[in-house]
Amino acid sequence: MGIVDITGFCDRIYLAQKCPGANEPDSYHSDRKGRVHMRYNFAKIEPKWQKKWEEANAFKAVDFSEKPKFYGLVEFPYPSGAGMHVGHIKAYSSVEVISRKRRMQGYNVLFPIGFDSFGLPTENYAIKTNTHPHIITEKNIAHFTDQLKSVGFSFDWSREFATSRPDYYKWTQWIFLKLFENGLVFRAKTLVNYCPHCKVVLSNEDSQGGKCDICHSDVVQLPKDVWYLRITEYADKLLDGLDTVDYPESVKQQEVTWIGRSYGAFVNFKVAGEGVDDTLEIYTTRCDTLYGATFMVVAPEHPILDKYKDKIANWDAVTAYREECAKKTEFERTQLVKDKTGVKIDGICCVNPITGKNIPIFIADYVMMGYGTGAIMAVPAHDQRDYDFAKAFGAEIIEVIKGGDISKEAYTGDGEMVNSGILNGLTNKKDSIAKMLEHLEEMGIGHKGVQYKMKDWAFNRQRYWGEPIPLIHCPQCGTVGVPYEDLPLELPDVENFEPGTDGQSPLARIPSFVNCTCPKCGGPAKRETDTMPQWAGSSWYFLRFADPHNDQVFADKKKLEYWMPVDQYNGGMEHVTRHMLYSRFWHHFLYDIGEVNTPEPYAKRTYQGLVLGPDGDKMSKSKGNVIDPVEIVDQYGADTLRTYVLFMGDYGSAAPWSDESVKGCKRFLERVAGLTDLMTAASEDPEMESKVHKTIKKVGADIESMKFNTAIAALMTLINDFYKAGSITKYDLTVFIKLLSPFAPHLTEEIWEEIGGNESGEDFLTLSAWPEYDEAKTVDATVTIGVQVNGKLRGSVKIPADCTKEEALEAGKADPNVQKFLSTGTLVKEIYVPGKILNFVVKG
RNA sequence: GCAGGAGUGGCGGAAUGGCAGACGCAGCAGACUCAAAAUCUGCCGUAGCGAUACGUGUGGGUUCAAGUCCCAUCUCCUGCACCA
Repeated sequence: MGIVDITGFCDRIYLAQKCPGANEPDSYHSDRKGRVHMRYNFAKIEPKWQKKWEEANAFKAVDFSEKPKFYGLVEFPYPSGAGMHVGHIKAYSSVEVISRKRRMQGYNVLFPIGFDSFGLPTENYAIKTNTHPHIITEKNIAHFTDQLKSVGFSFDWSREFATSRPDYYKWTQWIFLKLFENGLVFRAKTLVNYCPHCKVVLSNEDSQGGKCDICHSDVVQLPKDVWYLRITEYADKLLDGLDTVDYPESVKQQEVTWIGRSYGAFVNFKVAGEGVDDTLEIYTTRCDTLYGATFMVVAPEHPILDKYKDKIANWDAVTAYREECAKKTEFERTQLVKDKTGVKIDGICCVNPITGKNIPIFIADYVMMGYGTGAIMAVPAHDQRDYDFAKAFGAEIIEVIKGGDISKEAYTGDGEMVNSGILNGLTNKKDSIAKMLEHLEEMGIGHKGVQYKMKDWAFNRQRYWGEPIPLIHCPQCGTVGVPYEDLPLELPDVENFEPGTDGQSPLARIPSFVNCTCPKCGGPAKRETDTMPQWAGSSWYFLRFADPHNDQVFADKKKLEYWMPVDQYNGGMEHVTRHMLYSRFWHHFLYDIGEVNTPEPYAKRTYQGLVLGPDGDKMSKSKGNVIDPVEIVDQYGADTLRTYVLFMGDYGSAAPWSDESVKGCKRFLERVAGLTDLMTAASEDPEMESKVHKTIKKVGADIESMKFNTAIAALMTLINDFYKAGSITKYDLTVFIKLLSPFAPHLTEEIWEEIGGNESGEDFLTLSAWPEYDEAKTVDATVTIGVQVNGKLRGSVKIPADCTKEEALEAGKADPNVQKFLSTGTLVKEIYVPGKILNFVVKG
């Protein structure tokens, strides 16, 4: 970093011949004055400071410290064999920078890291290589740890854990048992999402868009007996809780849409037919259109069909249609919105309870068994799907809301009720729904209801590498939880990790695991052999960081009270309707049973945009556009990588990788390294002082609002000013490296050491005090403002910031070019906005 | 279809209603070099020698002043989607 006087030895090739090691990163180059600088040697200084920080426990979070606490969290990684992705770097760098700034601001910071280490990719790799997943996992964790450390993230490594280790999953099982005890675990045989490739049952969240979340193959619907977690019980709390947290609007919206709460009514329709005395319950959000209900539609899987098999005259046609539907994948059934199909049922029909008319029942796949009751009343005049169906099948269309043209399409807007008996004349949707509801309740055939699109969480997986579900099936006592004192229920060793072709977990093949005694009656019993899904361990991991080594409780309550909630949680948009909902659900539950002190786990959520490949496409191995962060660290250094991922664009937006721009950031850091050459004992220039104070203000504010790109840009502007001035005071240099320290901690630490910054007693720059700015010094005494005539810029004037309007106007008018345009007509208006603009309005 | 977001130079992107294009990349010219690289200096929206005109997806509007506010419209991204 300093100047080495070997003028003339400036040629790299020459040096390569003469001097060993000249092509190493610490070789020399000359500037135009013939001075030779030692190159910015990141390869040497980065490991040096990483080691010093580690030895000093610089980033250790202190339980119960007097300082204000800051809990910054990033989504802990899945330790895949591929190692770190640049996406990890971008995702972690934001909270990293904020955490480092917080420490400098005097906070007690918890910025932890761990590993989400159960899951299918590891298991599949284990099968392929015939290696135990435990071995692979621990190897990958070691690899990941080295990689993360090489980037210099200021994690508190003393709190590291992995979800696949028994001392952790003991508590995952513990929470599961609590859920079980509280009636939130149940078993049901329903249609479930099943991935034929991975051979597992998937939750709704794991099969978004009809694709398996892990292998992306088409998901099929199969009737299966599975364990569910009753997340729908928490739907309202998950929705209402969103009002109390600081999440981006888009995140809240996605969760709201996914939960999909709708208010409506359940209505019972009498089923008519020879010797039939029954009702069919439907769900509707528009019970006020009941007069317009001209037919009924039930889902192909609806049980009423089998129940009246004997009465249905065209049973063959019904069966054929049902088989056709069963063959379709979820994707075909929902994504390819084509013409309506269906079959009219002969032999039974329904009675419209308010008109008394007999109306036909159809079976059609546009009605889903999984939502509402699997049956609807069709109001073709005011629902486009029902309308399309009615047109295709020749059903009657009765208008009950005025305002549209039902000869062309369904009218879904508001309007006056017609053909609707008691509702006629009402014009307000709310009133007509209320009145109809009241009427239905009086008749005893309907009541208010709420429905959610979100389904209960299918929770068991027929695979090896997950937490064993701690339940025991006893022929006498039914399903019994494993006693708490027997936790952890450890994963037994097996020879063969392959899932059984019969849809059974590999654990089912181990008699010593399966056979046990019932904890209740002591009789022979069998263990549940399925494991928990990938998302179980991550649903509470942020709590464990408060107290990661406790073997008495999942985390000490006092410590939880001290650290929780998470102050900022950064992660990907892809987790909003999976991990975020699951973990909020568990946390709300733990709050309800008094285990945690806040209902919501995360006070603030932020997200990062994707890092795209250099070609602008999403990075993927198959496209060959993947950037390996480790290579970037080797080639340019961790500080460059860290700075670049935050400088590349708006943090929340996707941006393509650019090798050239990486070099630009490297160049910036090289210029930073060269600042020590400019150090003078000269006194502070007031103009420069103002620039420095403005930069302190801007960098601080930009970091707070996650505008890292403009924070770095402000530092680049300032360094350009230093170079233009040709000198820098030690004070300014110290301020500069402090502001840059969260982004490029190694280089700035090195400079601080070089200029003797730690004389004041702090051990590290990264733990020294964050610079303060003087508001008065950020305000300029004189300002240059634009002068407009009729809104067009015609000149600019330099005036005192506090001058009067008259003085400003006079100065503006003095500009010759302005005068030229003023003379084209008569001056009718003069506008002066101090510090901003002068505008003369001329008519002529 | 519904919800959320975005359209600004060759590129990534800046702009509390107040000088559009900060900062970076690429590019061009110059300095240094036998030369190249690196580094340094300057230029860099379009048209024009210039004054100037035109420029933030498109069309309107509000305003002394609009990338920013309002209305309409197109396109793209993300999520949900025959949800009754």
